[in-house]
Amino acid sequence: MSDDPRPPERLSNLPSRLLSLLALHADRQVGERLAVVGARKWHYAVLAVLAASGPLSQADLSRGTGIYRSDMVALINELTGQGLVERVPDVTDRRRNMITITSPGRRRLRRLDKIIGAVQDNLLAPLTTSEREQLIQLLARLADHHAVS
Amino acid sequence: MSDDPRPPERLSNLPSRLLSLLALHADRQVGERLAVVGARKWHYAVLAVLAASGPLSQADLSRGTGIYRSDMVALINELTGQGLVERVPDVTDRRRNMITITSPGRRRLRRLDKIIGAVQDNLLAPLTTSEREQLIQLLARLADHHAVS
DNA sequence: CGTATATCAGTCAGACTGAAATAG
DNA sequence: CCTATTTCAGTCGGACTGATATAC
Repeated sequence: MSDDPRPPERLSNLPSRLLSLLALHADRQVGERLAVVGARKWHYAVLAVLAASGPLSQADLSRGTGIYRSDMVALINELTGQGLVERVPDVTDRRRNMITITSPGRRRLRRLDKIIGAVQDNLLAPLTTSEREQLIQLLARLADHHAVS
Repeated sequence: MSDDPRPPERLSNLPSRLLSLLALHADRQVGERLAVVGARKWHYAVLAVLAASGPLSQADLSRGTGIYRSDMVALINELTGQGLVERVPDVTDRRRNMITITSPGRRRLRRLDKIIGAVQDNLLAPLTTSEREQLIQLLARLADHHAVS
C-alpha cells in the first residue's frame, strides 16, 4: 500500500546523519566479527596502542585509545584474563600499573588486524582505491581538527 | 612526564574508527545545540520526513526515519505535546495513526534546520566547498550501498 | 489464518560522572 | 595542599527485543 517513504535529501545528505548511520553499521560489523573470536573493538585498540608505544600506564592507555579510565579497568581485567597483556605495578610511581602486551597478545593483535581489515574492505566495497584514500584523508582531517582522539 | 601516546596509524586511519569518533562528536554537537531549544535530533528527522512526504502512519514514519517503532510512540507523544504534529486514527485502516505536521511544526522545522545547518558548517569547517561535496557524496554512496536508511 | 500496527516493558552495551583510596 | 592514578558504583540516553491487543 504505502511505499516506504525515503527521507528527503536535506535529511539523507546530512553529514552528521550519514556519519551516525555509517558508524552504527560499521561498529556492528566490527562487533559481530570480533565476537566470533571472543574479542571487542576496544581489545583491538588497546593491543594496537601497546604494540606501537610499548608498556603504558592505564591512564596513558586511556588517553591513547579514547577509552574512559573507568572502563579501562574492566577491559584490562578481560585482557589479562586471556593472557594478552600483563598488569604490573610501576615501582617508580606506585600509583600506576604498567600494562605490557604479551606474545599471545601480539599474535592476537595480528589476528584481529586481519578481521578488522576485512570489515573495512567490506565497508568501503563500493569505492575505488583512490576514493577510499580520499575518504580516509577527509575523515582524518575532520577528526584531527576536532581533536577527537 | 609521559607524552600522550598518539594511536598508531593503523588505528587512527581506520575508517570504522574515524566514523565512530566523528559520529559521536557530531551527535554530541547536534544534541547540545538542539537541547537549547528543547529538541532532539529525532524530532528533526520526524518533522523533516513529514514535511516532505505528507501525513504518514507511525510505521511508515519509522521506516522513513530509521527510528524504532517502539521508540516512535514516545517520540510522537513528545511532539504532540508540543503541538508540532497531530496524531489521528486512520479511518480506512483502524490499526493506524496518521501523523500530520502542524503549522507550528513547520515553523519549528525551519528553526531546527538553521541550527543543524550551523552544526554541519562547524563540523565541516576545515574542508573546502568541493571537499565537503566529495565527502557527502562518498558517505552517501556507502550509506546507500549498505542500505542504512 | 498469517501479517501489520501501535504500545509497553524491559534488556544491553557505551559513554560518561562522582567519589574514594592511594600516592606523587 | 593540590594533583594524578586506579578503582568502584552508578547514571543516562540509544538501539534493540519480546509480547500483547487489535485490526487487516
